[in-house]
Amino acid sequence: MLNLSSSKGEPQPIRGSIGMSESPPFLAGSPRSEDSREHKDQEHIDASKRRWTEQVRVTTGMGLERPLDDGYSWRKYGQKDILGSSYARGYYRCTHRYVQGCLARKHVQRSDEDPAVFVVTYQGRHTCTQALASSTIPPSPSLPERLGMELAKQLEIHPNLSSSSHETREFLAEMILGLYTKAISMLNLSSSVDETQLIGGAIQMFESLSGGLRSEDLDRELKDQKHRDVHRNR
DNA sequence: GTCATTTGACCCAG
DNA sequence: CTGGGTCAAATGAC
Repeated sequence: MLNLSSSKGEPQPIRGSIGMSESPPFLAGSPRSEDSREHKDQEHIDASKRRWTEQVRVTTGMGLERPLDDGYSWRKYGQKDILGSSYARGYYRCTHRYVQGCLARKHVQRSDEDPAVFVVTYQGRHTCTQALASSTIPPSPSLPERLGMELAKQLEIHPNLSSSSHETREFLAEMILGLYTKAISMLNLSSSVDETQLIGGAIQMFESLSGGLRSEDLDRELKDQKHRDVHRNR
């Protein structure tokens, strides 16, 4: 999931470490609807000029991609061929510019080396009511997040089960969550799978592992494993 | 009708 | 001059 395109080529700007108090991406509304795209982390932030760029990868596979819906409504006002780039750059401004004086703008440039990646450069931040609305509505939790919530709930309800200690169950929960999270991200399951069923399956696995079998043995095994890990880390 | 996109013309910094 | 950014008329979608 991590930087695919940034590992090759261009020098990596230092991740914003200072002077980001005004950086819009964190405060601006986050996208809600989950479709076939995947956010990459910020690439570059120029706090003084209030410009920042973001890379968005479209993971549809074969399907033709429309450039990203980031939760705001934009209106295209221009397009330019850019020197040395095989894709044109599109220019957008906030739809509510003249109604509400919202000065947000962005341009979108499809990456040359990886056509599935769009480099979006934002300029100015939204002041329109849509921005306020979307920033107060928290984004719906992602699939891994919801799975984590469900597992935590199970832990709360039954701190221990069938002589399986709380510690063991906690460990199992973390492990299952980790596995599922990885699987979800690697296989891009979030859009194609029945999420309720997936979460249900994970809970069931969790319960049967922590409640079912020879939990005393499991407890002992985990304890031993922990000891070994501690020793390895020295 | 309204509102969005397309696209060549135009502006201007370097 | 060139290239990037914007404007605005024409066109399209609803």
